[in-house]
Amino acid sequence: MSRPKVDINRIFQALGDPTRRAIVARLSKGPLSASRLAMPLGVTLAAVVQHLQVLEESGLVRTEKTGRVRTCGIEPAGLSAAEHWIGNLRSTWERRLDRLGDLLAEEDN
Amino acid sequence: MSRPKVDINRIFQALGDPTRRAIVARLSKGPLSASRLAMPLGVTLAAVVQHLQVLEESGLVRTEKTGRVRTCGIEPAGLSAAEHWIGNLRSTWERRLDRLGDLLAEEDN
DNA sequence: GAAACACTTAAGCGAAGGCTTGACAATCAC
DNA sequence: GTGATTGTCAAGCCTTCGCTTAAGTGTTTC
Repeated sequence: MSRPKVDINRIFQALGDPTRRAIVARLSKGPLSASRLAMPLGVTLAAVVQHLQVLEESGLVRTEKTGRVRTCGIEPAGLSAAEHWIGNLRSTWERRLDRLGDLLAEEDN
Repeated sequence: MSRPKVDINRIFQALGDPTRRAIVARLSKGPLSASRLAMPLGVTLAAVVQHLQVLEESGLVRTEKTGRVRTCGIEPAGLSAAEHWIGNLRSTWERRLDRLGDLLAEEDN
């Protein structure tokens, strides 16, 4: 299988950097090589490779090297994990609000 | 109105720190004072207050001081913003996959 | 084989981040 | 008022981060 590890801690840390979010955003539209990824970002290729390492370790991005070019793409499980973490939190919060609403309604008797 | 500003950049940066995510997670179950928030975290009250400042500036948390106690609670708009950012990305990616599927299906003639 | 290409690796730098301590303010309980 | 509680502010410390430069490695092109 070799499913990539998804690490919520690293995922949010990875998404905390604007350059890395830009990388993820561009990759969501289709896979790209590292150097193509670097072009519009205003940083060195070396910097991009460092970001890619962080993104890959977090489980947000998957890369594969064929020949001399490293192709990078989105790993959807990573985005799902982040989305779920936030979603769970929100639903907890909303459930709490509902209970509060019920309490207030009871007091209206 | 005075709706709190929601800043995607700051939101993800804020969620990148595990201590701050722990704070947000606990607040999702109900509001707490700063010192109560600090107790199980293994850090100083001063540190917690610094985290709260970051969280409030990002729009994830709202705090209010009455008397000598500062009460902190979730600002749901912040969580929504983060969730949507990720959700949009994922749907872009899935749409792309669909188009790819269509192309492959066409070639199957 | 030589040259261009697409990274990779290592070293280092400056800035930002997370934390602590310690001194200070404000409020509550008695 | 006294003392405890709750938080605020300012330094400072040490680490991590994002980035660059520079030198190397493997690939493709000619």
